Parts: sequence; structure tokens; C-alpha cells
Amino acid sequence: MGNTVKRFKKTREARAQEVAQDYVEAIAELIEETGTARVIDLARKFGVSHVTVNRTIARLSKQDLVTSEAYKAIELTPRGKTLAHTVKERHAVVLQFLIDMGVPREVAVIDAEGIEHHVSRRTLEAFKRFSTSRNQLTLHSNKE
Amino acid sequence: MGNTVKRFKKTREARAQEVAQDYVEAIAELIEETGTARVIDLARKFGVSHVTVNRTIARLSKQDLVTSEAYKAIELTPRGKTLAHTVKERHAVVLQFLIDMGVPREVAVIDAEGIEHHVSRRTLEAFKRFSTSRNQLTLHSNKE
DNA sequence: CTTAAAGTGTAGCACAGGCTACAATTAAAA
DNA sequence: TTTTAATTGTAGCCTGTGCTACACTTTAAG
Repeated sequence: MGNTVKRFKKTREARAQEVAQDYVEAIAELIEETGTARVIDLARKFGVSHVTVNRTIARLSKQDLVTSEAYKAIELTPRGKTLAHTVKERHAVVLQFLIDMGVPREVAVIDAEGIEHHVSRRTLEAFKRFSTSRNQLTLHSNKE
Repeated sequence: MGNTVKRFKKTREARAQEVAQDYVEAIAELIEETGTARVIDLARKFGVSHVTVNRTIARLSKQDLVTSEAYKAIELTPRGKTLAHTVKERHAVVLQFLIDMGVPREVAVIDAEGIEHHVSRRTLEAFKRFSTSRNQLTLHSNKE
């Protein structure tokens, strides 16, 4: 299999996991902020109908990322919690990185959402290095 | 409509254009390198069946990005050419940026493929600034 | 407690993007 | 030129992710 093929296959596979990642992250946030994560909350957050959320939750449930009983709030499984934590951290790194690069915050927030899912470990490390060194510099020149 | 909703809608819309962008870029490359872009070439490049390529080409044709006659090679419309050019340039900027950030080339190639579609104008500019200043620095210390 | 509103679930549709299997066409070999 | 191989096209299937419409359950107001 050619390298280009591998590259595009990887990109497609990553895409298949994006929704799952967005959902567990959102669910974790909702639970943290409001105590529960309901279908309607997710529907509002993502701007989709509750039907779409429902089916996605069913799929996540099959993947052992969430548990859900009819008419009950959604819970994260241990696997779901772990994933949510990883995703949250990565999201924060990417967002901070873009901001540190000089991208206006509102733009950075949008771009981070799309970019985060495609950032490998190595690239994430590079982003962290950049933010860290930039922040150390400002320690000496700026108390922000 | 909430900001979060807008953000996710934007991400979804961007996603819908990714395939189109990948295809016109690949078609432009094939034409440049081999003279023609055929269905089978694209199928091999993306690692999908020729059927998938066929239907995608039909969709791109509706969007006035390519022209295709049965059993003939695929051509880009003026719109398609313009898009291909934009995408190619952005891809190059993102790839170079990742490499300049210290990401190993093989990893950068994969990540760039996923990231490029989510990079806004502002972020692209930030990437360019970084690569430019880094390259100017190496001019003085390294002839690479 | 009863009723209205909010939330949830399900049926059924659309489209994108995967596939296999088979038919048709074009290009290459004999 | 005929036959074979490669390429392209079409039918029909699957899954993911979107929707509306309608039914059911839970929650909140009266």
C-alpha cells in the first residue's frame, strides 16, 4: 500500500473518531458544569437535532464510551472519562498554541476545534514546546 | 444561535469541503505530473474503489469544479483550478510550518493532510510568519 | 392532581462516502 | 484483427450523520 494511500486512510480513520471525541468532551463538560448531561444539552451544544444526538449516543454506547438508559441522563464509562480527559488536554494545548502564535482568540477557538483531531503526539509536543518557551519569555518581560 | 453552535457548524461545513479540496488538488497534481487525471489514478491515490471516485467526481461536476465525460480523463474547470491552487499553497504552508516546528517529516506529512482543511486565513498567516522568521534565522547560522 | 410544557424515543427520509458484483468500453497484446 | 486486459460505468448494499413528524415520558405549572 502506497504512502499516500496510508496517509489518506489515516485521515479518514481519524475523522471517524472526531465525533466520539467531541461528544465525550462535551458530556464531561456538561457534567462538570451542570451536574448532568442530557440529550437536549448536547443537541443545543452541537446545533443538531435531539435525534442526531440520540443515535450518536447509541453508537458511543456500543463503543463503551457512555452509558444511557431511556429518559435518563448520559454517563461516561471509565473509558469515556479517560478519552474525555485526553481530548480536553489536547484541545487546551492547541488553543493556547494558536493564541500564542498570534491568532485572534475568536478565530483560534474555531480553528482549534477542527485542528485538534488531526494533531499527532509529535505535533502536540511541538506545540507545547512553543507555548512553554513563549510563556517563559513573557515571564521576564510581562507579568500577564 | 450560540457561539458554540456556530463553531461546530463551521467545523462541519469545512468537513464537507475537504473531499472536494483533496480531489481538485490531486487532479491538478496528476495532470501536472502525468498529463491526465483518470478515475483509477484517483482511486489509487486515495485508496478507495473506483466507484467511490466516480460518484465523488459526479458531485464535483455538479459543483462546477471538474468536467468529465464517460470514459474520458477528468479536467478541472476554471473554478477547480483556482481552488486547486489555493489548496496546494495552503498545504505547502502547513507542511513547512510543521517541519519548522520540529515535527518529523513523515509525521508532518500525515498531520498536514488533516490540519490544512481547518486552518483559517489568520492562522495560515501566523504559520507563514513563523516559517519566514525561522528561515531568516537559519540564513545566518546554517546554509541548509 | 391534572394538565401543559419540555424532553426523549422511534419511524422513515436524504445525502455522502464506503463497498462488491457485474456490464460496457477502451487500450494493449497476440 | 481478434482477443485479452485494464479501465470505467451502474446497480444495489451498508454506515454515519443530518432532518421532520409523531408518540411517549417526565417535569413543572395550575
